[in-house]
Order: sequence, then structure tokens, then C-alpha cells
Amino acid sequence: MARKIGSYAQTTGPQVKAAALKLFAQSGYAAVSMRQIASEVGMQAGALYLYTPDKQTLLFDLMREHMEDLLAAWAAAKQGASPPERLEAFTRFHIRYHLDRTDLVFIAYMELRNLEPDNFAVIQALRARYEQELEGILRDGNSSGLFKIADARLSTMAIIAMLTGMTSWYR
Amino acid sequence: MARKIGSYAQTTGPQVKAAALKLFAQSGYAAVSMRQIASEVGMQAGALYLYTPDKQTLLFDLMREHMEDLLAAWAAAKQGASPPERLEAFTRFHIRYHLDRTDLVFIAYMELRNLEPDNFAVIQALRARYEQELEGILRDGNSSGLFKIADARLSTMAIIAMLTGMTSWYR
DNA sequence: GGTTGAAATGAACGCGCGTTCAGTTATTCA
DNA sequence: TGAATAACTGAACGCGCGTTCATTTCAACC
Repeated sequence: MARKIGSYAQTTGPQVKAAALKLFAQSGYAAVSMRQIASEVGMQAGALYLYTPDKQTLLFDLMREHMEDLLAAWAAAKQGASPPERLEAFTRFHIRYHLDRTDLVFIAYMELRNLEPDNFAVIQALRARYEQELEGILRDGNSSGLFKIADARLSTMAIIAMLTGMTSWYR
Repeated sequence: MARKIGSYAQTTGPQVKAAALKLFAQSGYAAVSMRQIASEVGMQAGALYLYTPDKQTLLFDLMREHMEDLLAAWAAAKQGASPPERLEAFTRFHIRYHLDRTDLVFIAYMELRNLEPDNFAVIQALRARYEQELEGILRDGNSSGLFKIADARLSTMAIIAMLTGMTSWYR
């Protein structure tokens, strides 16, 4: 028997995740069955449970890892001294990063409502951390008089929505 | 017995559509069951089939009527002589119309992939007609030298994506 | 070459799905 | 009042779902 122990990621694990990513992006989480994912990897449905405790975790892990990678990548790419420079660095980073991961971005947006409440809260918190990076830049620009933004929160959401939206029509 | 005849829309019909709209927007087409829709209206699942032949048609009708209403509304609101004026009229119309129907717009975008191929083709054609309205304005502006747009098709998609995106973050 | 143990199978589970339809209730109108 | 018809119920259908698990396969190692 091979009922899992603690580490769900060996060799086949990534293939399972890649298959889930592809199919979720294609048809949506709710419309994809474990049997379809298994067939995409070339195994039976039961074998998937060697790599994930359940379907929901498959979705959650994709989204959580995406957000964590995004935050880590920005922490590494972060640069610029003045708010305008920092803003440019952020937008350039955001566009480049998202253009390279259209499927993940798509899922991270579309499948939020299919997360169970606890998982949703985790992803929301990660999102908030990323948005605060931009919001901080806008606020700093405001206090130093370089930007004139009435509502930094609203502007943050607008900018991120525009930037992320770009990646969907740029094919 | 009351097995349908030809006209599916009397009094309760609109309630069913409204319930489907609400729930589809909330949780997604695939995640909503006929029993949930029925319960939202206050009836049993079986009774829904007095008002729609099946679940897919419920989604399709929402999207088709949305697109037809949109095209009709634009035909009525259309104005402006020069391309810049026409462009402004179009953008103003688009934003106002979409802000008033956020649920429908959301569904029309998110649930495209849940349409069966024949239905998808119909909706795509209606979408294309709407996009051609804008594309025509851009092309006219180009030929008269008022606009300088390299790729009218790409610009059309970009503008519509931006305008439609606005309605999602403007709450 | 025999033993181990991880990897995967495939049958089974209970459940909720979309859909059907005979039967019941409520309304209409002659 | 009573027949006709529209509206709706509620049980049933077959099916595919997510998940479990005893059993089989097979590569690695002594």
C-alpha cells in the first residue's frame, strides 16, 4: 500500500498539478472531474490521491503557490528610489510576470469563488499583501507631493485591474 | 399536465431567469444546480422545466438576450458625426450600459466556455457585431487621418477589454 | 531470486446531478 | 357548480461525481 505520509510532491506530483492547471484554465474548476485530470496525466482517478488529499487542495495549492511565487519574485525584483521609479518598476514587473503565466493568472482570478472559506481567506491575505506593495508606492508618492491621488486604495485596484486585464487580451 | 408548448415566458419565467442570473453570477454556471435555482424562486426543480427546456438554455438565453439588448441599445444611442465624436459616444454608452448590468456582463464573460458549441457560435457572432461597431469607428478615423492606429482589430479588443474591465473594479 | 515497499489499478461507496412524468392543486370561465 | 386547463409537486431514472481501499504491478536492493 502507498497511502500518503507527509510529502505529496515527488516526480509525478508536478505533472498532476500541471494537468489540473491546464484543465481548470480550460473549463473551470467545477466543470473538471478528477477522472479527467487523471486521464490527462495518464493514470486512474484513484492514483491522484497519492499527490493531493482532495480536489479542493489541488486548486488551493495552485493559487497559493502562484501568489507566494509572485510575492517572492517582486521582493527580488523590487527597485527604484523615488515613488515614480518604484511605480515604473512595479508595473514593468507585474506585466512581465503575468504575461508569462496567463493560465495561473486566469485561474487565480476566475476560481476565487470556488475556494472554501478558509482557503479563500488565505489567498485574499496574499493578494492584499501584493496590493499593499503598490498602495505603499502610491501613498509615498502622495506624501512627498509627487503624486496627487485622491483615493490610494481605489487607484491601486484600478491599476492592478488594468494591468492584469492587459494579459487577457494580449495574445 | 402542463408540458410546455411553445412560449416559455409568462409570469414566473422572468423570476426563473432572474434567479439563474443571480446564482450563476455568484457561483458560476457549473456550480449551480437546478434545485438551487428552483429553491431561489420557491418551487421544486421539476417546475423549472415549464420555463426552460434545460439548464444550458437558461444560460444561453441570458447571454443571447444580453447581447441583443446591448446591440439594440447601441443602435438607439448611436450618435456623432466625426470619428472622435462617435468614439466618445460609444465609450460613454458602453460604460453606462455595462455599469447598470454588472451581473450579466460578468456572466457573458465568465461563462462563455460553458456554452455548447452551437450556442457559443451564436454568442460569438453577436459579440463580433458589437465589436465591429467600434472597429468601424476606428477605421473611419484612420482613413480620414484623424486617428493613427496601426492595428484597428487589436485596438478594438484593447479598448473593449479596458472599458469592460472598468465595470468589474468599479463598485 | 526473493523481499520490500512505493506506485498505480479498478471496483466500489454514497451522493447529488439534470431531467422526466404521473399525479395533485389551484385558477379560470361557461 | 363543475369541467377544463394551467401550475406545480415529489418521486423516480440513470449517470457521473469525489473519494476509499484491497489488490496488483514493478523497480530497487540484499
